[in-house]
Amino acid sequence: MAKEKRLYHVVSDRIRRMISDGTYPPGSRLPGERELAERFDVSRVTIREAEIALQALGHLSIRTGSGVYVLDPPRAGDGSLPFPSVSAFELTEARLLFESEAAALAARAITPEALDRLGELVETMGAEHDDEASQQADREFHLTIAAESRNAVVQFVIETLWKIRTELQAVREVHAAVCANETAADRGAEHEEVLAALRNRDPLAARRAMQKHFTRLLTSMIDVTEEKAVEELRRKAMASRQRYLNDAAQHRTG
Amino acid sequence: MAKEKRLYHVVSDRIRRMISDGTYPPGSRLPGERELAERFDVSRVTIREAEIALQALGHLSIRTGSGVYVLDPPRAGDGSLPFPSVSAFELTEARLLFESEAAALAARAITPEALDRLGELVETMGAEHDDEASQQADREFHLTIAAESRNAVVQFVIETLWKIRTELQAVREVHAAVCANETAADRGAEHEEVLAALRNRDPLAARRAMQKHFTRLLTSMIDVTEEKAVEELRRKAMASRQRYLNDAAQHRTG
DNA sequence: TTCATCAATTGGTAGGACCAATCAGTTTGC
DNA sequence: GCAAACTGATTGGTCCTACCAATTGATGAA
Repeated sequence: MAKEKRLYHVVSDRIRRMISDGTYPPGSRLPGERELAERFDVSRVTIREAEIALQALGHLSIRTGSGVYVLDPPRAGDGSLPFPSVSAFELTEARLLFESEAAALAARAITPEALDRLGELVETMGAEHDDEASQQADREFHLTIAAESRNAVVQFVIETLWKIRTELQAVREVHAAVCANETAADRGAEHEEVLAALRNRDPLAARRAMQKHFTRLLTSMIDVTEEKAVEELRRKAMASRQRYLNDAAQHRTG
Repeated sequence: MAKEKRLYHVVSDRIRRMISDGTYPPGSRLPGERELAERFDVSRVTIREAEIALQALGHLSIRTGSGVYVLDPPRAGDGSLPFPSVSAFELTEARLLFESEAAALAARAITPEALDRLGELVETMGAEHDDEASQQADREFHLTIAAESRNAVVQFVIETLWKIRTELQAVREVHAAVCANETAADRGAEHEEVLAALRNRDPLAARRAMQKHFTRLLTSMIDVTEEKAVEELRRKAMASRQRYLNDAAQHRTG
């Protein structure tokens, strides 16, 4: 026979078999770790190790305080994204930091063509109330600036952040809520401010304008989000906002 | 933040990151369960659970009596790195921007433990002339600060930049040349300046110190690089440097 | 009924103990 | 001198026991 398998592998196989033979069909809850341990005559640790392995493979769902549940057979091509699990807040905070710097970089050498294009995009965003077109324009606006930073790494990072934004369900939801809540005038004014700074080739102003844009986004999120973690979120957001207001003040008085 | 994750998930993520950022490359053996437990300040059980999950996913190979080994990244369709082809200069410029912001973030809530660790690392870098140990310490220094930003996206981005650094041959060469050229005193002083700012919980000073560190790196690159694209490189570097000197001046006078 | 409260259940983590496989260095036997 | 056998330190594997934390459902008050 095959080489000696570790005990937790054996247990893992037994559980898997009981799932596939219908003893524990998808959706059902299997016995508690303590009971399984006794039934298989192994320690609870071993049961846990087996279940955790099966969870990693997508066969089980372990819920603290509730129990362990059998999932539907995992779909073939899973394609796990390499992105970390993040909150909408973290993502926006990161964009605040990075895109502001990109704007400052872009101001140093942005081309007239890019400036024209940005102008068109701002108009589109102001005119269209169609979510689809407006969001598309918003995206191109930010990515154009990223490209004009003339730094492939900066551009790559910012594009990656946008990719994360579209791939993470939770993040999309929050953003949709925020967009519904904000006035087109606000967005428009902020984008125009960024554009104006770029036209003037003023890195500091460009950074400041972009920071302002994202800072408002962050604060909007506080109003929109109404989950359990609000306190924590609000605390972080306010701290972050305050930090940037202070920075901006120092810039201005400088 | 996302929902509370179980500890073994956190550990699992940390290990996965250390693998992907090059701390433990494929084929290498990672520290024993007992050592990892102590290092992460969790129990051995938790380490085991995390490693077993990663084994199930095909990232690790656990061999009884021998150790735990990192496997080649499981082929997930693409295989090729999504990294853009970049120059050492671009990469360092991006790090200047992003890591400075991360340092500012970290200053707001860095833990005493992290501060202690950073202190040790600075000492290691000062003492060791061994390239291996010193570089390792350098990386951990920067990645620790990234982690202390308490923003998973920021952390993810900076880790990605380090990954790019180790994976791109050309970048590595330039860095090696720069390292050979610089005095240990310079590096040490700069790192200590960053650390001091973090200890004082001073975001602005932290950002400034980190900018100073990377700005020197950028200028060093100019001296070292003597290739065809020097003119362009020099022009960009000088512009970038000037920009940050101006910024710093404005900060100070603010 | 509705909602706050509490206690039992269930998973999560810690720490200590001991077993079993492995491996490097040493000793032994030829 | 060299290979086989031994030895001990190291590392993963398993168990136990105790306690923490999230969940759930029963209980009782409004």
